Amino acid sequence: MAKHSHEDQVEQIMDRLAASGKRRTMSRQAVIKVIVDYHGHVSADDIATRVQKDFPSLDVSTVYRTLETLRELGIVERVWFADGSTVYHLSDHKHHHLCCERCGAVQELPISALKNLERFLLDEYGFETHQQPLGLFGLCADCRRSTRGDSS
Amino acid sequence: MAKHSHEDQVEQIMDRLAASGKRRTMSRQAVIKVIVDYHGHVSADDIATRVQKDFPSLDVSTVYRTLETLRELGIVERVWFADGSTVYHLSDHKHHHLCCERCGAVQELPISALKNLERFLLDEYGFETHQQPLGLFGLCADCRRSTRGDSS
DNA sequence: ACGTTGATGCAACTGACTGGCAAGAGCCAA
DNA sequence: TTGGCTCTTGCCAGTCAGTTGCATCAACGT
Repeated sequence: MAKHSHEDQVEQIMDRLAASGKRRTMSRQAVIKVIVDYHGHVSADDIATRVQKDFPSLDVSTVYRTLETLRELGIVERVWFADGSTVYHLSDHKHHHLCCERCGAVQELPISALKNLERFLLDEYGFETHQQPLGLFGLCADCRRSTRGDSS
Repeated sequence: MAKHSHEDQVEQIMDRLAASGKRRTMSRQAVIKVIVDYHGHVSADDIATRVQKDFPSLDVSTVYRTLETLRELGIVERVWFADGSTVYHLSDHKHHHLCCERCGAVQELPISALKNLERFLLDEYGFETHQQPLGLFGLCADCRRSTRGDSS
C-alpha cells in the first residue's frame, strides 16, 4: 500500500523493462513519465506531443513502439471508447471511464462497478466477459444539473 | 408486430429517404439491402465488398456517404467495439453485442439488459448514460465449455 | 573501449475515412 | 417527352492514426 512518487513509479517500470531484457532509454523513460503523470486517459498523440516538448526529435513511431512494448509486458493497457477514440493507461490502475459528452470530463469508474453486469451475463447468457475497461458516454452530474436548468 | 420481408424493409427505408427529400438511387438501395440482409454487425468495408459484387463501379465513398445519410436520418447507427472495430446496424434493431474472442461469434444483447447498470451509475455517480450500443468481449457459452474441457 | 544487438529517426506506407469537383441521374414542371 | 435544377456519384487526392523497412545509433555485457 506504499504510496510511490511519480519518479519512483517511472523507475519501477524501467526496472521491469530492464528485467525483461529491454534497454533503459531516454525515449522510454519520457513516454512512461507522461503516462504516469497523466494518471490514465492519454492518447498516443497526447503522449507524442507532450514528450516532444522535452525531446523534439522523438518520433511518434517510437511512442507507438514503446506503447506496444509496455502493452506486451502488461504494464499499460489500451482502451477504446465507444466513440472510436483510444487511450492508454497503467494496467494497475484499471478502471472504466464515464465520459461526459458535454464538458468532456472523464470520470473513473472502478472495475468492480460492473460486477453485477458480469454476473448477469454469465447467468443469463453463459457469456464470460473479460474485465475490459469501457468508455461510456453520457452526461456527468454537473452538466446534467445545468442542462435541467437551461431547458424547459 | 407485422413481419416484413427484407425487400419490404428496404422499400420502407427508401420511402423514408424520399420523404426527407433524398433521391431513390440504386446505390442507396444496394447499401440498404446489405445492412438489412446482414441484420446487424456489418462494417463499412463489408458493405462495400458485398455491394460491389452487384455494382462493381460503386465506390466506397458512396457507401460512406450513404451510411452518413442514413445515420443523419436516424435509420442506422454506428457502434464501436471495445477492440476498436466498428459496425453499422439498423437503429430499430438496437442492441449490445457480446463478441466471443475465441470463435468470433457475435451474440445480441437487448439494450434493456443494461438497465440496472444505468440506474446504478445514475444513483451512485449522478452520471446519465446514453443507450449507447456496446461491444463486449469475452468467451461465449460454447467456447467456455470447450475451454473448460481442454485445459486442466 | 569494443562489439553485438536492440532502439531510434526518418520516411514511405497502409487502412479507414473524408472532401473537391465535374459528370451523371432523379425528380418536378411544362 | 423534354428540359432543367439540383442532388448523387465516381474518381481521385488528401487526411488521420498507426505501422513498417532500413540505416544509423546507442545500451549493455565483456
